[in-house]
This record gives sequence, structure tokens and C-alpha cells, in this order.
Amino acid sequence: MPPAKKFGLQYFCKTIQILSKEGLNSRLNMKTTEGDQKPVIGTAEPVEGERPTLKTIAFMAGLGVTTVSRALKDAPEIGQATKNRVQLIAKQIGYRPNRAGVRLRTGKTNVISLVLNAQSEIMGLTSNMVYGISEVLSETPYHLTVTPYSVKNDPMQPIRYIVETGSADGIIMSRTEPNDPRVRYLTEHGIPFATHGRTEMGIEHPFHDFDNEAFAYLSVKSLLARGRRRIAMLAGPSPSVTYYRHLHRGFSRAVEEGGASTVAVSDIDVDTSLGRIRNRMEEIMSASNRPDGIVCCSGSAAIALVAGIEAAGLKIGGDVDLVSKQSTDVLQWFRPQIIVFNEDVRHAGRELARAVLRRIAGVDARELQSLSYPDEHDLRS
Amino acid sequence: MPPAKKFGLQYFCKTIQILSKEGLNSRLNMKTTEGDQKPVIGTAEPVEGERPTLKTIAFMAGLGVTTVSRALKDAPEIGQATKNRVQLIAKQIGYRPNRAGVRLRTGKTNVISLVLNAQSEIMGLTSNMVYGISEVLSETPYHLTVTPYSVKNDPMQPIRYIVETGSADGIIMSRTEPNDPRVRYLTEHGIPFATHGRTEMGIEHPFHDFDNEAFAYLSVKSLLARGRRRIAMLAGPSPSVTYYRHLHRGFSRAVEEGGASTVAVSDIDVDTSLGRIRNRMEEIMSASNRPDGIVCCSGSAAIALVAGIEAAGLKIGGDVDLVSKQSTDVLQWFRPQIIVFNEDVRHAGRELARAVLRRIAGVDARELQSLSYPDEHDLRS
DNA sequence: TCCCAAATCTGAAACGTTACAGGTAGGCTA
DNA sequence: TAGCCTACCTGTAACGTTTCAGATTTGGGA
Repeated sequence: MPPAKKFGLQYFCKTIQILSKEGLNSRLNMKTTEGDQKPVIGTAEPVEGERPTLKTIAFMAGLGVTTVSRALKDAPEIGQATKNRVQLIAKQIGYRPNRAGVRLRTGKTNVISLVLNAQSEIMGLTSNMVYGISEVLSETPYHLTVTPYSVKNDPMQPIRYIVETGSADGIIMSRTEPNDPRVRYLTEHGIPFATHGRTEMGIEHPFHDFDNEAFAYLSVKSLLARGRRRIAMLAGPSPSVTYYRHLHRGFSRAVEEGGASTVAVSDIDVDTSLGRIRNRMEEIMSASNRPDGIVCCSGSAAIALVAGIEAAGLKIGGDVDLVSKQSTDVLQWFRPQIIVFNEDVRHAGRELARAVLRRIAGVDARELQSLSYPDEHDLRS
Repeated sequence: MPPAKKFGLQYFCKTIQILSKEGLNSRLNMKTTEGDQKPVIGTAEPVEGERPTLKTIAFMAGLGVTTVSRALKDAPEIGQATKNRVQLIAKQIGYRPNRAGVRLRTGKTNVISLVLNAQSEIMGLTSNMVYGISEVLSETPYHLTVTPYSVKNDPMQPIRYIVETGSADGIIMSRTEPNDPRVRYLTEHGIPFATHGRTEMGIEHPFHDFDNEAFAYLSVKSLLARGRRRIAMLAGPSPSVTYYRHLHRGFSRAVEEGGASTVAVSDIDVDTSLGRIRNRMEEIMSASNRPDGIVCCSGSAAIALVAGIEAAGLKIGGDVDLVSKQSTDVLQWFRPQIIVFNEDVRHAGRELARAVLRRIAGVDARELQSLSYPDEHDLRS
């Protein structure tokens, strides 16, 4: 008979005592050492190839499955000694709850879903977001699943899918619109979520946002400080996305305050292909009323902008200044040097993950709203 | 009594007939229209707030749950008429199998896990990989979960977790090593996987790889064609990663063939911070034995390289030429123009996803190995 | 007319977990 | 001593699915 290796004699005895009740062994349907009827008990190694379940622990501890389940989650009706013992066994045999079992019984998935637009990739945004979220989730039982959708498709589609199939406990999504149907839908259905970006629909929900108004304002200010008077902006996607408005608000305010004028940049935005941005920029910079200061809200677009500007025979820093937002540090090393403000998307990911988790835990949405501010790195000053 | 809206009289009658057996209604535990005993049947709308299950369909069709389950997966022992009927009902009420139920019963998770190194982000790699994979999975019942690990941690850790908890049906991972313990472990455990990158351990497994040897070879060739004689390379991560060797093989071969010489680039690689790359590059380019041609295998590193080169007072295209791999199209617009070869990571993601799925389906590993070739975009020629 | 096989269909059990509704033992009060 | 309360533990049922081992029906051959 194998000795009760690490659990001490008491557990062994208790188990034997339980075993003496007739039929228990077969009722528990446990593996036995071949030939005789003595089951493998008391050993602390993960003995069987199969994954341990509550039943395994219950068998080893000589307890009921229910008791084990409760002991593992520190329920008040279980004695402290029992809890300690159960938790020790669980740890030693490497017990991990079966997620399918939990999910089937409770409906809890332990999944957070990141819903992403697969078309509009702003340099480094997706990856940093993913890593930021993972960083937080890795210390929890939650897993991250990614649910992308094409910009041509209905953004509601993945959301509906998740809700209808109950495939996540919480959702993180970006590119919010002022009146965002996803926010309305999820709120109505009581599904916890957090958005990267704000809305303007009177619904309080968790969000994290970069202060694009401040970014645009500061960007224009720094252009004005360099004596630029004719300011243009390559803005966030379509006007339907909320931060487009923030950008324009900050932009207009700074331009007005500085008594400068604006030059419209039509036909292109940060979702446009870099080739088109370059070409259109060349046109714009070749016109007589060309801007002498440009604000850009995407790092990769900025590189294309520069290409267009130079194609028009103009010089950054001389004929025109450029300020850009960046979400990696690549632009820091880009020549000609441009003025950059950093958006820490990884941090945003962390904030969003924390927000959904706390929302799931029942925290009021208003406590889960945060803003982060542009961080200027002007390498030229 | 509600009419059998869309299913025709026969189903209605059949249902009624079934219902007439006493107790069936309560046995099925179905909701009934309040007051009387007539259950809601035959209606094709998703009537109840609750999600339909097999039981719902069974009830509506007047069949057993088992039959419905089988009918939905086209089992041979079910009559064609029944199949059609069941599938129609399922479609109309929007039935979707409960993943937890399936997973608990069969052990199949319908999840593919992408295991990622969260530190070494090569510009655009992660996001494009994610999108490529999703593109393929979106047409299947599979979901994508992302499991990142820090480069400081044991790369085996996430793999072990997935295997031990059975949390995915297949795994996609990158940064393979010639003798990769993950590949060995997964092969031994019979878990389907596909790697981005090859191994050299005599184990046949599905992979997709970019031909880095060809990339390095062609890069050096194009430098030689420009009259460059002293060639250097900023190589892939540590020598422990397989593609490092491929790069060097292609590099050495081309250098030898051209009778050129090499300049070692020590202390930095594509995993190093861009700031260090820039500074180190400035040192290297200030030395007397500086290279006049450089190969770089990461787009973001290339930008830092250029910064270092220019800091040393040298001119790209004049004093030195630079070739870089890129996995987005950003470098296309970068000035000074450098020679670029494209690696289509999104395509790699698609290939990898298809490979795991086919591996799960039992296809031989040797049929699931593919290579993609560098695609030159030299804007200067 | 009867019987057998093929064609369809069926309920029960099981996967691992948690919720529910108890059960038992021991100590305290009356 | 009985009765009751508390502390601790228990078995059963259920979540939705698939598998197993039949059950029923149908049709054809003898």
C-alpha cells in the first residue's frame, strides 16, 4: 500500500475509513492499482495521466465533491482545517477547474473579447492594445479572445454574436461613435464592456480615451510657436468616429486663439492607404494656398505625409512643420525629425482590461472612465 | 391554437400527436403560453428570451434530442426529410450549439491559440498575424485566443498551460528555435500546432516560413549590384532563433559569391531598443572599417539604423546603401528611400491558420509546410 | 401470413461544475 | 434530559451536448 506521502497519516486514515464503506470505490469510479482493490491515494504527485477534477480531490481527501468545490473558493461554511487540507491537495496535484464545466453550470466564460476593426490598422495600435490587455488578464483566470470584423461589415455583427452565444463575460472595443449602437445594445443587455474612446449619448459606460482634443490643441500651439500660420490636419477616420470631433475641437480652438488660418485636407484620412495619402499630400502641398503647418494623428500616415511633402519639393522644418501622434517610438528616429506626441496604447489596453474586470465585479461605470494625456517628445527643441 | 406558421401542417400534426402523450409537456419542461396548456410550437420566430438548445428544436420538431443532434451534423442514420426539417427549424430559430456543452462532452474547444512573445514586436507583425488568422477562422466555428508571454519567462510555460488545461484544439507560435522544446512537447502530446518558422530537429510539423535565406541573399546581391563591398547585417534576434541562421546562410553565400567582405554588427539585433540601435549604429558608422552596405531585417529597426547612419554624418545612397525587410508598407514612403523586401505576414497568418485546421483534421504534417518568398520593391530603380 | 433486417429513431448516462435542500454531530439552553 | 442552534458536511440535480445501447417502424422475402 503506498504511503500517504505528503499529506500525513491522518488523511490516509480518513481515506481508508471512507473506503471501508462498501461500494464507494466503484461509485467514485477511481482508478485502482492493478490487481488489488487498493486505490492510489495519498500520493501527492499527479499520478494519473488524466486531469484531476473535483472528484479526484474529494477522493483523496475523503470528502464530498460539494465540500471540495466550496473549500476551494473559501466558502464560509467550510472549516478552516478542511479548507487548508483541500487547498493543499489541489495545489500539489495541480488541480485546475475545468472551464467548460464552470461555464456550462454558471454561464461564466472567463473570457474577455477584444473586438477589432481589421482594416484600419494604426501603426502599433492593435499589438500594443493586445499586449496591454494580456498583461492585466494574465494575473486573472480570464482569457483574451480576439474578434475582428471588416470595416465593410456591420460593426454590430460581432457584438451580437458574442451576446447571443454568451461567448464572453466582457467586451473591449474601439472606434466609438458619438451615438454608438454597440454601446446602446450592450448596455440594454447588461453586458459589461469598456470602450477605447468616448460616446455622446448620455449613457455612462467604462472607457479609456486619449485626449485627442488636447493633442490637437497642443499640436497646433507648437506649430504656432514656430511661426506657422496656415494649419492643416490629417484627421481621424470618418466624422462618425468620436475622436474625429475631439481632434477638430482642439484644432479649431488653438487656431482661433492663435489667429491663424486653416487649410482643409479633403479626400484623405488616417484610414486611407499610405499611397493615396502621399499623392494627395503632394497635390495639396503644390497648391498655392498650401499649409505651412500640419497635424497628423497617425504615425504611419505621417511618414506618407512627409513623402508627399518632399515630392512637392518642400522641406520639413523649413517650408512646413509637421506634428504627429505616435503609438510606438518609431517616429522618434524618423528623419526629417518631426514633432511627436506619444499615445501609450499599451497603457490604454491595461486600463481597458482593468475597467471591464471591475465592471464585471459590479463597480459603477462612472468610476471606470479615464483619460490619458499627450506626452510630448520634441526632439528638435 | 397557434398555426404551424412555416413548417406546414404535417409538423404541426406530428407535434400535437406527440403532445397528446401525457406528461410530455412537463417532461420537456418547456414554456407554455400562459394559462392554457398549449405550448408555443411551430412558430419560426425566436420566441423566448432564452437561447434555443437542442431540446428546443426537439420539442418543436416533435423529436428526441439525440435525433436532433445527429440530424444537425448530417449523420447517416437520420432520414433526409428529418434532417431537412430539423436544419430548417435550427436555422429559423437561430440555434447555435452551446460551446461549453460540446466542450464538456467531447473535449473539443473550438479554439486556436496564438502564442506570442510580447516583448519583441517587429513592426506590424503581431497585428497582421492576428488579422490573417482571424480571416481564416471567421469562416469556421473556431475562435482565436491570444496567449502572450514575456521574453524573460519560459516560452514553455504558456504551451504547458494550454496542454494541461486542454484550452485549445490547436496552437500557432512563432520564433522557433532549431531545437525547439515546444515543438517536441507538443508533438509528444499529440497536440496540433503550426509554427511561424522552421526547426531542425527531424520532427515533421506544419510550418509557414518566410525565406529569410533568400531575403538575405537577395539583399546582399542588390547591395553588390550597387557596388557595395563591405557588407553588414542587423540580424534576427539571438542565434537561438532559427531564422537567424537562415539569414546568415544567405548573407554569407552572397558575400562569398560576390567576393565582398563583411563587417560585424555586434551588441544589437532586431530585439534591441531602437535607441540603442541608433546609438550603436552611429558608433559603427564612425569607425574606420565601417560598412558601405547594410541589410536589416525589421522595418522599425531600419528607421533607427538610418538615424544612426545620418548621425555619423553619412548619407544613405551615397556613402552607404540599406536594404530592409518590412511587414507593412510604411517603409515604402520612408525617406531617404531604402531598398525593401516585403514579408506578407497577413498571408503567413492565413497559411498558419489553414495549416493548424488541416492538421486538426488529420492531414499529414508534411503537406502543411510552406515557404513564402521575398517580394522586392526597390523604389529607386 | 410471418419474420428478419434495415432504416430511423429513442432514453439514459456522462463530461465537471455549482446550487439547492437537506443531514449529522456536538454543544448549549431550558 | 430534551430540544435547539450552530458548524460543517452531504447527495442530487442541473447546465447542453454526444455516445451508447437499444427500441420501434417499415418493407421485403419466404
